[in-house]
Amino acid sequence: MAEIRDSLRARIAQQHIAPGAKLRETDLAEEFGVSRARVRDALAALEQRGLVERIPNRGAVVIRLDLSQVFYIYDLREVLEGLAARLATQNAPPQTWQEDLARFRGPLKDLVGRGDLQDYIGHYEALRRKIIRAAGNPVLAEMLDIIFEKTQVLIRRIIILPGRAEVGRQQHVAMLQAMSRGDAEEAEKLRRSGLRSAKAAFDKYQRFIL
Amino acid sequence: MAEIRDSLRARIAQQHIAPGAKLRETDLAEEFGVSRARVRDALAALEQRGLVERIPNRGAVVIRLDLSQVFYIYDLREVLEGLAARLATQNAPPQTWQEDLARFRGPLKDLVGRGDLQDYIGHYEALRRKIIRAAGNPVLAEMLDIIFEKTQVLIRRIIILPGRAEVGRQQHVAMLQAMSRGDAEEAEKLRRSGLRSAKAAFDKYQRFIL
DNA sequence: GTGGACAGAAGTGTTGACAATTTCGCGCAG
DNA sequence: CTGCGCGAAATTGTCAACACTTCTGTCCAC
Repeated sequence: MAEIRDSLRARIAQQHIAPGAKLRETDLAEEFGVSRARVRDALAALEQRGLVERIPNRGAVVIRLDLSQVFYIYDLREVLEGLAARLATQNAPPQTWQEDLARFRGPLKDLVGRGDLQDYIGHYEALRRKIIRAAGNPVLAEMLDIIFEKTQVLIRRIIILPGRAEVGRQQHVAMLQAMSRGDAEEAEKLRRSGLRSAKAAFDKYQRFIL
Repeated sequence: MAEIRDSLRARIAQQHIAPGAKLRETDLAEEFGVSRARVRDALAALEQRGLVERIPNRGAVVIRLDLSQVFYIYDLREVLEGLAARLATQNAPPQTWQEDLARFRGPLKDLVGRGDLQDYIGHYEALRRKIIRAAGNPVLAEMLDIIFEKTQVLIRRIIILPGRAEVGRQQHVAMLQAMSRGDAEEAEKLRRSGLRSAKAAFDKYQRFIL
């Protein structure tokens, strides 16, 4: 069952299945070569995770993010990733962040300068995952997973907004500096203000993103 | 299906079913008068919510909170309920909190003084729900629900710790004052420090609680 | 008396068939 | 030409039976 669920989850998160699309149990059962019951289990799991909505007797449709939901989620990301930054700073030795700081200061600055945002997004997401792992709080990690699945596509669209990548890079440099000197409170504050400015960028350009 | 799931959820949250207890599908199916398939659906939902653990071919057992999980959850409550306090202050008119402030300053002070903690817990949980509702962020509400289900019993045990109720009451008065004057940032800070001290109280008395 | 193999019991995992509900096309009255 | 009702098709909801895994108790060899 986990296989089907994860496969569908990945497809939805990467929008290989469009928001609003209907998921027919029979079709999926045939595609995966299993019985309908197992597909139903997978859909129930995705419903709990908030990736699909199931209407009784009418089937499952992929959740469509509306504007308000995006703001709800950004308010949550602000405090949750702020917490992750604080815990990561407290738990990991300061030199852990040296290499990341160097990368965001040097090579990635060039990358962003050249407009090679695809690669930059890769490094951004890798650092995000590293911080969450270092925070060492599985419940927090689980919650960030859930909201990241819903907005993965959005985050990428915000990063490629004009000027946004460079601003974000500078904010990450500042945060990594705080983390490198073990200042957990400051790291939390900086991560929070970084996400607030990402939210503001979304607000400004929302009509180009949604 | 929702009926079975919610019934089981309530029982687990209130520990009418003990942590570590095995849930036999056949028994539950008979008790609710439905087929095993629907019980299985309900158990799958509870597993996703983190209330039960399912081991392949060996059935479902109610999750047993260990020490580290409690700390994980308190770190999360700190930032999530802090966010709720901030949003509630921003969204609701300041006079919304007047009556709560009066109640926590007057009648509840007497209640706590007399040691009538059962009633106090009721008011405490009512205010908590009111703040979450006023925050108006359903994703946040959902996440707080999930972690509250797991620790409901614990929270009640912390409140009845010696001296804890009065400290908590005073912290709530301070927070409600900030909310009454519309100071959202301060309300968030105060809620966070309140939860930090609750976590410290748990830390100190953990052997009496778990 | 102790340890291991084996068989039966108990419980979970999976499936296919059947029931209930919704959707959609078609005919018909206005 | 449009709106309404009806019935067939499609789709989801439910169930009971079967398959597989794990647990348990008994028997026998040593």
